Amino acid sequence: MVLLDIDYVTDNDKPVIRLFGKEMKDDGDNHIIALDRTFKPYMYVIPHDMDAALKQLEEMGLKNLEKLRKKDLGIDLELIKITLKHPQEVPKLRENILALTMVKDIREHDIPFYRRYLIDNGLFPMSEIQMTGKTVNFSKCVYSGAENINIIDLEESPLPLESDFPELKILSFDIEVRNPDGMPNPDKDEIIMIGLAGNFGVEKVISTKGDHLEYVEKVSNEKEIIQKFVDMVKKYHPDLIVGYNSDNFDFTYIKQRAKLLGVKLDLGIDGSELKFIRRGFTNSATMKGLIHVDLYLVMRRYMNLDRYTLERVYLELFGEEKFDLPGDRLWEYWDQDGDALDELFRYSLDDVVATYKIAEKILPLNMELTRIVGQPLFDLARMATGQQVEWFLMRKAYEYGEVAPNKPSNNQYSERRGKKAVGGYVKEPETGLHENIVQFDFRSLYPSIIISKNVSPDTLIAESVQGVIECIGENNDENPWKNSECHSAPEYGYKFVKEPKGFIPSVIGQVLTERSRLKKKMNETVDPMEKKILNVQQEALKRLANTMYGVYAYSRFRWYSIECAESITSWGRDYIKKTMKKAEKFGFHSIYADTDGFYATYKPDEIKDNK
DNA sequence: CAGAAACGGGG
DNA sequence: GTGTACGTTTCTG
Repeated sequence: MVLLDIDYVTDNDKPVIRLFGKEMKDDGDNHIIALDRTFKPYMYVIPHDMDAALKQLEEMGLKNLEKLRKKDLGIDLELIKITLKHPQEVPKLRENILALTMVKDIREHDIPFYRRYLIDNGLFPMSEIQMTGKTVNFSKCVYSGAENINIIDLEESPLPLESDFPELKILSFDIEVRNPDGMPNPDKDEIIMIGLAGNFGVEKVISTKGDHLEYVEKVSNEKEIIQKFVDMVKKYHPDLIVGYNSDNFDFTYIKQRAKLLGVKLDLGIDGSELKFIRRGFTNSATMKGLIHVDLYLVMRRYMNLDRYTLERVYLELFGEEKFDLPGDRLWEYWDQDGDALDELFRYSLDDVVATYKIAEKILPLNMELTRIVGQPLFDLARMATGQQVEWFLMRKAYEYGEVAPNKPSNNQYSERRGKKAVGGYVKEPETGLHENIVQFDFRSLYPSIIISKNVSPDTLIAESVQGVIECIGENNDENPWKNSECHSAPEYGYKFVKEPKGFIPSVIGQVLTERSRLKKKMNETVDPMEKKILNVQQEALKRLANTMYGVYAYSRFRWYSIECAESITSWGRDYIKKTMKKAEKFGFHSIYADTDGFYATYKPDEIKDNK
């Protein structure tokens, strides 16, 4: 089946991973919930002294202790893996464990259980997985409410399979409210319309008016609008539901009105209700087995605009204006009936169709990122790009046998926030009209620097941060690096060993190699659909590689290193300036430069060697 | 002037 | 829930 989403529930005090997926059949989709009871939560302990630490942990009553070898930023390390019975024991016990005198540090104690499961089993959402297990009798199952769902009790964890991009059923929705007094107030302002649009032939507006329009589904009151919405979502059974600012507005509003009117929002595949989970200071709307993507959050990351209204984003993506009405006067259109009401219906349909079109355009990239990063689409669509890179690296760390660094403490975080790495070299443009212009730029300058200079926290020579040290050359016995070859960053003098290859340079290397392979394949492919998919895949890898340099200076990054960030930009400035100097020697005159490229003019008869 | 609070999107 | 945005602008004391 295609793995769409994942969570865990507790059954008899034991965690049960639930994998939500579907199998595509000719006569429709076959929905599946697979239960895995075999996976257990764990965390690592770095001991001061192995045997003494084991003794202290045993005295705490901990039983499943295991000695383990891992690497910590490239250095061999012996640590203790503590396996627990329930994920919630980890936050409960970790403070006490850290307080033990023989415990130096704790690691990987803050990884959500389902994410750990995906990483450890090598599973990727939006990809095929192979399962062995038996379908259990529904009546015996503790998860009530679901119908037409196959529940499989797994005998062992599933295996990942190579697979193509899955075809998903996508439904977009949008609500309209009658708000005569400023912003909508869910205590008094009723929902008057809910628009729906999808890739399975649906374009509808549910309302209490407008049955002369063919796309309107008329019901008799607001309660029935919401009930109809719930019924339709269940009937269509989309894999994905998308909205615009739907975390904050549409779902929040529907939830409050539904509560007031007594409608059950049991949109979960297992019969559970729409629920809001806290993410920082804001909430996200979530349903079991139905992936909700709020496109507003996605678009804010994807494009750089002054505003991110639906109208603005739509114009930017499609180059055409969306039919728009003034938000504070929608209630007048509703009350007036006649032509004005028809305009409001048109506006409602236009909004939901625009939302759908944005989804169609932008989801393929996010689906690819989901398949690369390996975390659920719901999470990925709400992650900062730095977080996406981090979870990608968490998986790579597991594969490489590296134990992940901890997240920064509050103190470390505020300390990091005060620091800012100097950026790329910028030469302000010379004003005027120029002719005979040549342009030069480096292809993926920063990723190339990371790889060629081996810039990584695990290759950085700590002594070079404190002061000047020599690698090969200064042969006094005190110098531990006297036999090492290293790269030395301009301006700062931070040094990076040439061997072995650092963790992050290796990963970026892999990403770029994979991207080249896909690009080559794309250019050889004739089939336009295949070409398009390969293009999205290589685009996703490019985005990932390009974000990787920036994350060294991202304050919440586990592999944060201001020294790495500064070294990368200093090499970048060095390269661009040297290249410009060289060009000037040949008679070019540079007129503008920014970070990884520059523009120059030339007088055709003065160029010394124009080969 | 520094630190707190508000803001974004939505109707 | 192995959890707790975010960066920027505006207000307030």
